[in-house]
Amino acid sequence: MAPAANVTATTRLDQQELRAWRGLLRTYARLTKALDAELEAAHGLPLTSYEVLMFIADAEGERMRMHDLASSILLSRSGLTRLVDRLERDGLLTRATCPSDARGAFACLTPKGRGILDAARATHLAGVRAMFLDHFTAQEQEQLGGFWERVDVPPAANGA
Amino acid sequence: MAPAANVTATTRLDQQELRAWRGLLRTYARLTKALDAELEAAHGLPLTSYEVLMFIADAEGERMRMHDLASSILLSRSGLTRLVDRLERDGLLTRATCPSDARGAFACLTPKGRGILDAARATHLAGVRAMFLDHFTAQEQEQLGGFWERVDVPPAANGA
DNA sequence: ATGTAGTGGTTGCACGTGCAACTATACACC
DNA sequence: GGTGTATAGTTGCACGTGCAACCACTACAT
Repeated sequence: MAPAANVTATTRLDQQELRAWRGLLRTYARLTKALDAELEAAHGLPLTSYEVLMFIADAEGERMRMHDLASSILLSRSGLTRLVDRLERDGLLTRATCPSDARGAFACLTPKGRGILDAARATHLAGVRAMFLDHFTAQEQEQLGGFWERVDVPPAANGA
Repeated sequence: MAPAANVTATTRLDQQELRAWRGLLRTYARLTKALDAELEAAHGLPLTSYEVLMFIADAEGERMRMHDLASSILLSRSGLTRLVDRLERDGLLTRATCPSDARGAFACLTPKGRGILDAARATHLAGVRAMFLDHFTAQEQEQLGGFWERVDVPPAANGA
């Protein structure tokens, strides 16, 4: 059990660890808040709603299953249900039953939803670039992508 | 109005931009959720509560003003009020009025709070290392820190 | 001293989210 | 065909958070 005198592993983060870690937290918090506010101000669309519309728009036939949608935007199923409720109420998408699986439901983009999304997408992408991507060279972006991939591996296959 | 044929700037993110950006979102979401669950399971302490205790513990006299605390953990003042309410109710910290400014309140760590924090800190730091920091070399951590610094500049001084 | 503006902190309220329980359908096995 | 288990999605409920309004106090002007 007792690790072989590896003291550092159980101690405070050193300066560089701290910068790498808290920087991530800080950056995420600031960016998402700013982008959300921007989107809300320009199109009355919260960031999560935007994400739903975007994933649907980029899917085959401009429609997606609830389950896939939930995992795409990292939201619980119940959370997605309410979110889709709101978007349906606002006429940005509709629900449709799945012919091959009567349990399932599709969320389908409406023309109105598409219109709003197209406008919002321009705003959002400009924001993402201005606040984040433009701070990096193409090579650095590539590198960042690699970093995330390393971290994102599920906690399996850690050994050899 | 019409921008000078700079098409890319208003178009979808390309592959590498996408990986750099969505990777950040994904990594943050997964990490904080996992770390929060871990902390809650091991010590019954949500991540935000942990952050409060940690900042206080590292401050002079193990106490901090509400305002500073709020901005440290990136929470609204009202949010912090309720959070401190909970921590006070659980006996992990107490409020004390500020002698030099009767408006202000200090949040002060209790011995119990210190005990829980010490235990939680070990868990949390191990988690942060295992899930994040250990995926990077010291040099890469340094580089990440630099990346965050670039992004974190407030939206001023953009020109020369 | 008195008034006025500004700051620190708390409260009322509404919103978005997750968990657990529930319904309805699909699929496997006998 | 009938039973049991898993999956898709929705609903009840409670929780954490932000915004705006509010109170208490400070700082500064007159």
